[in-house]
Amino acid sequence: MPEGNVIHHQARRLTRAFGQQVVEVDSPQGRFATGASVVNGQRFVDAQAFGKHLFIAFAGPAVAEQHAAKRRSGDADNWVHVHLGLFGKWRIGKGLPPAERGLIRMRVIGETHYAELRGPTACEVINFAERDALLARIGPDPIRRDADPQRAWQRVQRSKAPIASLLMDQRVFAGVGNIYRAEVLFRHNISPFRPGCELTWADFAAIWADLVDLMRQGTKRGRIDTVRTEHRPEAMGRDPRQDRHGGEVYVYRRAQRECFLCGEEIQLMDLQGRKLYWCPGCQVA
DNA sequence: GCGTGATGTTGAA
DNA sequence: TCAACCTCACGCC
Repeated sequence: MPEGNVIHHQARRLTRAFGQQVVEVDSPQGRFATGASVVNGQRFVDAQAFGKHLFIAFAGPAVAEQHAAKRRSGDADNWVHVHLGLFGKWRIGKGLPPAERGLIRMRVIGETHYAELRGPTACEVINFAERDALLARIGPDPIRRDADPQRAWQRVQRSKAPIASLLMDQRVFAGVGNIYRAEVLFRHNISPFRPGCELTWADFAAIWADLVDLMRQGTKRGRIDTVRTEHRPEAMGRDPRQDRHGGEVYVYRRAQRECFLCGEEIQLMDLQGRKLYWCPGCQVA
């Protein structure tokens, strides 16, 4: 159930575990058997995340011989594209994989580690053109150094859709999910219902910069914390065990509880099939 | 043990 | 707008 920070975190772990190794790939569950047979025995170059999409670059013998000196993602022959959807999970461990538990779509075995993938929405072998087409479909990802926020700003500025919808739209902001959208709007006192075209450049720039900070921090920690130091439980005298969902948050999954800052009741509604949380006291317009 | 819901996306109606 | 997909943890018997 990951937002972009988790995918980037996993990409780093996978690269650390398998980078540049010849690996064994199979599909115990069988649904990725054909794809697995394509990359089995190839070199796992690296894993990279773009928003919530993960691409594992594989290089076959031809590339290995021609470009022995070059060891970058661009040298790959093919990629395994993985999207976890709502339920997908990676398990990465040392040594040999345990006796199979549950349905494993894809399994990677390297020199020192193994990885098991369960329940992804997408797990497929794609070529350069298909990867390009996929990347063209998604917006800039605040976690990536090569992201161009102007692309997101152009869309926000021209849209009458509420900013809460735009933040979840992967064509606008890649990698943002339900927690970051709720929390970043709270942190900037912006109503989730304000149309994109009514955001100023300053509003947008502040949101973007904050997403960069929060999501990069979330990548390092592998979890989401959005509460500022001065509002943390220790600083405000709250019970630190209350209202936690992995990390510390202001509004996500806090419906009907009191806002830490203004005391109003956190609201919840369904917006396009996803739960939207906000504080009516702090996020007025 | 059972039912529910979850940090998501797609494609048909 | 809605159902379908896929898995697992958690709350409530």
